[in-house]
Amino acid sequence: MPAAKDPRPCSIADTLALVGEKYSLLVLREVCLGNGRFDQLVRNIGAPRDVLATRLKRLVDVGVLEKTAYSEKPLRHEYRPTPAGLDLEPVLVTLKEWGDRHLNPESPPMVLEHVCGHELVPRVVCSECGDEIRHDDLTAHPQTPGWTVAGPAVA
Amino acid sequence: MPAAKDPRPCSIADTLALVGEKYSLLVLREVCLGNGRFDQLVRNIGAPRDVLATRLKRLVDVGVLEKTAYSEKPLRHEYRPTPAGLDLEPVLVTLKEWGDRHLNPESPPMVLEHVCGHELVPRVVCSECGDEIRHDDLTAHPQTPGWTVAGPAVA
DNA sequence: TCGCCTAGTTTGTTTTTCCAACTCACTCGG
DNA sequence: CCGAGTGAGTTGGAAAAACAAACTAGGCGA
Repeated sequence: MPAAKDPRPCSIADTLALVGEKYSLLVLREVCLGNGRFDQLVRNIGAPRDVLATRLKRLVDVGVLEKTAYSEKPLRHEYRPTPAGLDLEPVLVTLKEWGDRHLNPESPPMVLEHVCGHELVPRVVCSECGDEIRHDDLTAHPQTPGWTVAGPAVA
Repeated sequence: MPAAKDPRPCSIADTLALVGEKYSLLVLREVCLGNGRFDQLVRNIGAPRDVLATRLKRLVDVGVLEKTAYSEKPLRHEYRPTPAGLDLEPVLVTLKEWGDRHLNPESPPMVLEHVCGHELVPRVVCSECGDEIRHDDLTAHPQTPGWTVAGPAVA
């Protein structure tokens, strides 16, 4: 039997196990902005250099970043997002949106311009009906025997 | 003058400062699922009890959770999401989507059913044009003097 | 009264973080 | 050729968190 103390199987937990450590998502932010060099990351994120080195190794290992040479001759590297890393941009964008709304309501520290010409205000919608998702519109169905949920809800 | 070592001002960083610590988003997941009692949280998340107690205090302080009595007479409490907490569901949903795609591609550990009758597959779109956001469709404009970005990008 | 439940708190140990300083390979100016 | 500078990290030691297990405290129910 599965030891009674295992946590709930969950893709959110699985994802956070890869990119949920302190600074990891900020690394991804900078790398998506095009600032993939070690010293840029140190400055722009404000993380200790050793921690950053550890995070970068991990992010490369799990496949969201890759390390590429931008110069031979002094051999120098930079980090870039892989396709899987770019797939995390929606997470960054939704985190940004929440912070813009709840923490910096007067003026966002960064504006994203969408190719359509407008300032990006992201919405998370159901791909089937296109409606914006709302808590009460969701019902959760755990797929693992032994696990239930209490109310209607997300996650 | 602002000490030259401050990190980039950023709503993503601000948001993660509130809910980015280990277990915080998992607490929110459980609470959104309706499992707001302390011992449920311990079991479903697998966090040490003292850490969980610390996180819960913090999440209440920053206003994403509230502690309410579900019974007088044995006085007992449970945690519930505030409106600001529910606003974080898009973050949970996008994290889940990434994990379902990249880590559990054969079968998600949890299925969310949308009120429209379909299994929820969330998309992050531009509220203006409705197009799904793609990295190359974004241009970042920092609003703080002294900060730039390198390439076109997100965050 | 004994034992059990919920909701934590305490204690002592193991990991991480953090910071500053240091390394190493290479280039450039004089 | 020498010394300074840059990029990309390592290293060492102190401080802070995380961890696991045991313990507390109020109320119940039998």
